[in-house]
Amino acid sequence: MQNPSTMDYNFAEIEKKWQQYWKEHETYRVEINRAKPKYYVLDMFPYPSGAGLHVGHPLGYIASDIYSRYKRLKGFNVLHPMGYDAFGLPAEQYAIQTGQHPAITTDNNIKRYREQLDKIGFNYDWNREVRTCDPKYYHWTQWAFLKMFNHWYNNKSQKAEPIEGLIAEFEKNGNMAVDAACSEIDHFTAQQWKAMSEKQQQEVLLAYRIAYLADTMVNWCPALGTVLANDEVKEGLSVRGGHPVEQRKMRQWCLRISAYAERLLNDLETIDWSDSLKEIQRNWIGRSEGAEVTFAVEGSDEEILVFTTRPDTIYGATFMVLAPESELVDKLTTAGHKAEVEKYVTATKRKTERERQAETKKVTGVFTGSYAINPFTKKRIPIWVGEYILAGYGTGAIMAVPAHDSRDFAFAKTFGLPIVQTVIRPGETTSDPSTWDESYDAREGIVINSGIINGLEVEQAIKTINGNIEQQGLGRFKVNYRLRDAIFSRQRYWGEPFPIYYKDGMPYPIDESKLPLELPEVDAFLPTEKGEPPLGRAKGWHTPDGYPYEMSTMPGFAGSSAYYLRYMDPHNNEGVVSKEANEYWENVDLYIGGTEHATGHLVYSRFWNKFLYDLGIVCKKEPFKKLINQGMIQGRSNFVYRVKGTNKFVSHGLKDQYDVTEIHVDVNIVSNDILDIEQFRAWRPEFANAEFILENGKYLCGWAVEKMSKSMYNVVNPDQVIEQYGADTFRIYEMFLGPLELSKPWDTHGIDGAHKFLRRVWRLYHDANNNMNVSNEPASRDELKVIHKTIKKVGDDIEKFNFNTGVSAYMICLNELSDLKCNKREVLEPLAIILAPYAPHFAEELWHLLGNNTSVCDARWPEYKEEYLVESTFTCPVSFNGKTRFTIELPLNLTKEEVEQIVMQNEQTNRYLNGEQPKKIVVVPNKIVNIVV
RNA sequence: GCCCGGGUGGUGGAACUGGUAGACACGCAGGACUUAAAAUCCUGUGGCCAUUGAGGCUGUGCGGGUUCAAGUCCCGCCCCGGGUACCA
Repeated sequence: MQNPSTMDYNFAEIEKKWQQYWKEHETYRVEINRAKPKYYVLDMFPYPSGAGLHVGHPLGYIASDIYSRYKRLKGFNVLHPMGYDAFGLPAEQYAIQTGQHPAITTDNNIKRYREQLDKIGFNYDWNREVRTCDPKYYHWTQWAFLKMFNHWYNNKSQKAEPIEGLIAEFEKNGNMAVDAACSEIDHFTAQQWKAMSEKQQQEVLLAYRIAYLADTMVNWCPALGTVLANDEVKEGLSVRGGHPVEQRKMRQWCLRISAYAERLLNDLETIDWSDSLKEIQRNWIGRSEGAEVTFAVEGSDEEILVFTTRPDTIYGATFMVLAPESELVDKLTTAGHKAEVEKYVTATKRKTERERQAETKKVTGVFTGSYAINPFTKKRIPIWVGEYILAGYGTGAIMAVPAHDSRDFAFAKTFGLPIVQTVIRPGETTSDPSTWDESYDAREGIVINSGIINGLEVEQAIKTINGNIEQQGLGRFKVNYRLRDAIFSRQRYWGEPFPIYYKDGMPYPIDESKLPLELPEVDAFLPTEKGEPPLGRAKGWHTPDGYPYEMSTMPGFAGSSAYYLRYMDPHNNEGVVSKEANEYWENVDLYIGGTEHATGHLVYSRFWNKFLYDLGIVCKKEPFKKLINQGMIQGRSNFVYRVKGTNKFVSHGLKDQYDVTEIHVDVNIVSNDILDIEQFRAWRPEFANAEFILENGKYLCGWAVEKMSKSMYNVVNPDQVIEQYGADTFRIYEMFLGPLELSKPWDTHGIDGAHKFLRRVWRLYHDANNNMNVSNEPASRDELKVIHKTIKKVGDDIEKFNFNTGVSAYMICLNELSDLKCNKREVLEPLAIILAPYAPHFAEELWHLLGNNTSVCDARWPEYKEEYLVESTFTCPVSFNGKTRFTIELPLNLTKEEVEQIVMQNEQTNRYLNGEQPKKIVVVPNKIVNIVV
């Protein structure tokens, strides 16, 4: 469609003009200004993907832009910055495929993003831009890591403290009196500490550091010689190439985020986030109270330590289950069961943790041949291995109580293991558990078959048995968290290098003054032949005196964990943020971003902030005071189906005849669900020789509505939309689509309405020849009522983040002013101001046409006057048995009796009563009348 | 599987703490203007039945319940989306 409106509202010219003006006048530059209250509005910064900005990104950005502009009009000094989360896997993948350096790709992508962002007319202070891949920025990411390396978490003071203090304590008293969040470590005395070699001492300290090394499980792909993200693995095969993937142990950097579990949990109470998001975080942190209990193994010195939240059911523990990764599996498997157990363990290695948990319907497991002794019943109970037990949670082993745990119940049923009831539902009697269809998991009832705790209520029984467990020395009360330490190493190139070198196999920090440690050049972005990460290829990757640097790099969340601090003081080379800047801007007042970050970024950032708080670097305990989750603009994805183990792809209608893997395909090479085969072959090198099984000569793709994301290959860009309709229309349309928090699939239909709206507003200010035509006559009462009603509604809606109904309010305002043929300055001037947050270019143009010569951004939000809004009557619905039949106009503020009298005298009432007496009349003043017949 | 959201006309959605379901738009249909088209403006538009005296029934994913009154609250399901610890 050729733009039809160039004759009147010429958005292309207007938007270009004002974007230029804002740039020249540095309209959006912001500095510390103690004369005004501060307000910090932050967007989750984007990863600059090769696909460019898609229509989903700006949804939140537009909302925050509107909010920032509104706050500024209300007199706040608003910090509203933007930057780029620029390290990441896609740029590296692209580098592997093309040899193009990720820094170049990333830089190009950023340029593209910036152009796209600029076209939308955001009010960012670009002087404060940050990029996580910029050495000047990652200097402070590395710096924070060094601080974590050089601190330990003191459980007594509940904060991070310098490692020097810990060393001093070791020298004085050993570690006996230290209560730290730390890895497993034996007790030692001061003498023993002093007798240790440096290496041994470093090994001990490592167990205490907040950034520490530990063995963790990774997805290892032998064929690619690299570790894969869960995202890159599907059904045990690599998405790239379809090679087998197995679980393997690897020494990795970890952050002791679990030390902060309690604080992360408790401080949720202090922040203004949605209940659902807080709930997600609570579940993620997963605090549970229970007992750690040791079970002896028959004929062995080994013991099995389990964590249970239901120690009251211990008499019903009829078997034990070990995680397949547990070190005890090898030790406890008897010769006769070795082959079977090994086979089982190998098979589970092929599955990701998620797959293991998802497949709870298929119960699998294997007997080790060994028996443990239930410390209370003294019975020998078999020890099994089962993939539903995860090594990373609790102790990696459980006591199974099939009568009162549904997963244990399914396991027992499958393998014919005994089930003993130890709790009866309130008011019921015992029954034979072998006849049950499901276990009784609730923590409610009376304990039976349980020796010393018989007859007690569950909660009482837990207290009693815990006491007994501690008395007998079998274990102790324990608070357990599901939250695991963050694995912080990636065997990748495109990330922050660790400021660490190795001496005698032990990690040492490089000096803070040597930061940043810049990412070196490599000849290829692949692992080395030996299977080392890409940095293994870098020449001279060692300290000046020859000690090798760490070869892993940091993960994506490293750079995004504290970027909100850096915006406060982005050019500071002395520290991450100055005291002055931090004390003025404090923390983020409003943070807008997607829920998909609920358990990743939003947990890491809170942790990072708390750590810096402990060090006295930041003044607030929480980084983000208020958080709004924008819903996703969803995309419509397409799929192709690869026959497993081949490079052959089968059309959607025929896929059920084959064993296939579903793979996302770029929607831009699919039209009407038909795949462009040539473009597909060119899309990625591994598809160059792809073969196809077609139906009716075509390859039909499957489809689904999913989030719009680079990994789903379903991205739609805003550029064409802006080209055709302008940024202001785009902004209004995105807001008009629906509530900010909800997801909705992208559909360009309907944007005409938003565009037409702006054109019609334009015509309020202009005559038929497109000349400005605004009257200085005083406005009528009706006109004033319309504008004041709108000022109030739009303002309220912005404050409540109801941007969609805000747009409706403008449209209603327009319809009413059009009906009144209003062109009064008294109405149109405030209208221009209140439109400015949503349609800044449009409003700026009108504002200047009205004769103002400063930016509309510096205007004041108009005050609405209640006096114009007062209504004297109310249209009262009259309903019979809850069904509305008619309405009557009533004066406001009548008493119930008066209303009832008027309604009962109304002739329509008689018609519906049909001569009968009403049973009851409900009058809710100024709301409704309901007559029951 | 588990955790968190969501489900209202042909479509996006509105409905404040239970009180007129479908605001505002898109689309569609009819009309005005025009040589014609675009643009613009006007009228209608949940479904079914009835009809020019009008109206009636039904309707917010499904099945129950509470209430004078339920899209909204409670119980039990179904479907869709997000997260599930190396996508960001």
